[in-house]
Amino acid sequence: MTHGGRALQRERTRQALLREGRRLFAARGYGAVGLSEIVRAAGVTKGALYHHFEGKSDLFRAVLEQVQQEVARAVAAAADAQDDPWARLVAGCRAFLAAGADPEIQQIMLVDGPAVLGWSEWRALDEAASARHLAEALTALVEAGVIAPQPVPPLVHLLSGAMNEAALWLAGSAGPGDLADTQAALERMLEALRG
Amino acid sequence: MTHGGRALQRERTRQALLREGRRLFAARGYGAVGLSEIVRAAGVTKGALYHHFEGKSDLFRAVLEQVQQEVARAVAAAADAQDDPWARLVAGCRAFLAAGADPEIQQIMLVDGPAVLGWSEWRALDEAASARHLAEALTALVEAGVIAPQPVPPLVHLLSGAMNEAALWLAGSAGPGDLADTQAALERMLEALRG
DNA sequence: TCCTTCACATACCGTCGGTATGTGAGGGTA
DNA sequence: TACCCTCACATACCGACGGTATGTGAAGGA
Repeated sequence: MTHGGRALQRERTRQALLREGRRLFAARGYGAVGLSEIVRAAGVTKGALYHHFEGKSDLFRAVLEQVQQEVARAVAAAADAQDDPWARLVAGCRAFLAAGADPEIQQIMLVDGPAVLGWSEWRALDEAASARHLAEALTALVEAGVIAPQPVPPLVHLLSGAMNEAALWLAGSAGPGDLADTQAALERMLEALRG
Repeated sequence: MTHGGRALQRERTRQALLREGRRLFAARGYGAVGLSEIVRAAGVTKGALYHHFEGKSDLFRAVLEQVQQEVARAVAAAADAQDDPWARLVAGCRAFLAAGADPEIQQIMLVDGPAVLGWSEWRALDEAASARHLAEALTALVEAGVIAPQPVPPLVHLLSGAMNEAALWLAGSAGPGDLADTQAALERMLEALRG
C-alpha cells in the first residue's frame, strides 16, 4: 500500500468491513448476506475479514455494539438535556422511539440481534448500552419518591419491550399520527407509575 | 408401507416433520439445525420434507403457526373464563405471560420468528393469532367506557411488546418473585388506561 | 390386471462459512 | 542500505448445507 503505516491501514480495513457489513446487514438481513458480498463491498478478501474478526457472527456482533452505542448516546443526550428526573425519563423514552424509527437500527438491533447472538448475549449488550440508563432513571425516580416504591427490573423490561415493539411497528405501518399517539399512550403508562 | 391409506400416511409424515422440526428448532435455534437432522429424527428423507414444504423456512413457518395458535388458544381460554371485560383483559395478559414462560415457545415465537420470516410476516401471523384478541379486548373496553377513548393500535403494540420482552426476561433470569412483580407492574400500567 | 398417481427415496449440485497456507510490503536493526 | 522478521492481508481449498432433479414402488381406481 502506498500511504500510511500498518496501524492506519489496519484501522481503515476494519472500518470498511464494519461499514459495509452494517450497510448490508441492515438492508437485507444477516442471513441473506454472504461474506463474499461483504468483503467485495469493502474492497478486501475473506482473509482480511478473518484477520479482524472471528467469523460472520463476530462481525455482526461488532456492528451491533456500534449500533447499540449510537442509540444509547442519543438517548443519554436527550435525557441529559433535562434537569427534572421525570423529564429525563420521558425525554429518554422519546429519543429511543425516534432512534428506533431508523430501519437500519431495527433490522440489526431488534430483528437479527437476538436470533444471531442468542437472547442472553443480546440482553447483555442491551443492558450495557441502553437498558442500564433506563434502569438508572427509574431507580432515581423511585428513590426520589416520584414513582411508587417497587422492584425496578420488571419495569425496565416491560418498558423497553414496549418501546422496542412500538418502534418496530411505527417504522413498518406508520400512519401519520401514530407516533404521537404512541408517545401519548406510553407517557400515560409512565404516569401510572407515579404515587 | 404396511398400514393405512396414502392420506393417513401422508398426514403421519407431515406431523412427524412438524414435531421433530419444532423440537429441534426450539432446542437449538433455527440456524443451528440442519435439514438432514430434522429428516433423520422424523425417520424420513429430504425428499419427504420438500414434498410437504417449500423449504426449511416454510417448515419453520408451519411450526410457528402451530405455536402461535396454541398460545392464542390458551390466552383466549383464560379470557373467556371471565365475564367482566376488564377481568378478561387481565386474565388474558396473565395467560400470555404464563405461556411465554416456555422456552420452546420463546425461541420459536420471539427469537427466531422475526429473523427467519421477516418482521412484517411475523407481525401478520401474530396479528392473526394473538394480537387480534388483545385488540378486540381493548376496543371493547374503550367502547364500554372503561378505559379512556384513545387509538387502540398503539396500545396493542406497546402492551404486546411489553409482554413479549417480559416473558423472555422471566424465563431467562427468573428470580422467584419476578413473575409476580412483573404481573403487578403490568396491571398497574393497565390501570393507567382507565378513566 | 393394468396403469396412473402419489408419496416419498436417491443422487446430485452450487454456494456458503470457515480454514490452511502463501506473500509482499512495512519497518526496526546493524 | 542491506537484512530480515513481522504482520496484514490474499489465495486456495474444504466440508456441509439448502435446494433440485430424477428414480421407484406401493396404493387404488378402471
